[in-house]
Amino acid sequence: MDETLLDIGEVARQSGLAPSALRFYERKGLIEAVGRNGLRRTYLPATLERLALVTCARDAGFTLAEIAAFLRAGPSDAVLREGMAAKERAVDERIAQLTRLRDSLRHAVVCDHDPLVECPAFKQAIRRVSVP
Amino acid sequence: MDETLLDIGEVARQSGLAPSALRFYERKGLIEAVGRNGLRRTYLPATLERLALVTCARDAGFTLAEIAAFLRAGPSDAVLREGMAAKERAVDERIAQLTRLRDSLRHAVVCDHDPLVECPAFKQAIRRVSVP
DNA sequence: CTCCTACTTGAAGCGCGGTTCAAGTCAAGG
DNA sequence: CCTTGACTTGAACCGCGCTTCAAGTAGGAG
Repeated sequence: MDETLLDIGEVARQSGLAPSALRFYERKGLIEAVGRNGLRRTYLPATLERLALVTCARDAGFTLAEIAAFLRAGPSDAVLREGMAAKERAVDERIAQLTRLRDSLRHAVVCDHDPLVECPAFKQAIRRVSVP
Repeated sequence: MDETLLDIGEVARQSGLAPSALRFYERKGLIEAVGRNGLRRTYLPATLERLALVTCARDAGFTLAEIAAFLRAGPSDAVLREGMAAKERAVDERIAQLTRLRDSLRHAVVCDHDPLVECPAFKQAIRRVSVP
């Protein structure tokens, strides 16, 4: 066996993901095992990088299906870059929305109104969050 | 019947939420009907404001359970404001994370590397997203 | 050789945030 | 009166992102 191959337990430990999650990702087409050691899946070390990418994208709110599509976009980078540009715009919008929300919360924390829900500034701020 | 009361269909139309969602929210303790017109729930107009608040918080990534807890915190504003301050910090962190992600995507779109996944700057950027 | 351990599988289950369904009920209109 | 149409209910179902379970199996230790 190639010494550089990692079995599923090793990948689980190093990636911080559960083995069940790794198998789940495989079913979803996010990663692939290169072979087996007995029944145990073995992975290329590069899989760890791929998992970092997956985790990052997932944390960012991408669905696993979206991520799989990205990864499958394959070496034809044009599609990939186009998708990424679209996602950049989406993330930008999300940041703007969360920023408005944070500003509303910031006001809420220092606002004198009681009950807070009746504060005109708060009400207006809340409305701005979803409808900029 | 008080002319100012709205029945569920009216609230659904004005809030943009499905009647099923309104009933679901009621089970979760997010809203309350003040009475019935026949079988139809009737709501105070203030319910629309409350729903705007709920929608906003939900869009911001709060769970319905969290929102319900917030709303139940009741007139004792101290708890509410404390919770909001905590959420402001959480939202701020999320904004920072998304900002790092957007920067990675921004680089990815203009990066010359092929395959992109091998670009050192991209790899480093990806790592920074989840582990600032 | 046997035994232990760490994996393997498919299937079922969970929490979230709802929607959809079948069957029933009410108010208003003709 | 009876019909129509918008609601009512509880229960089932959905997609997501997994975890958990029971039953089975391979590799290595003794």
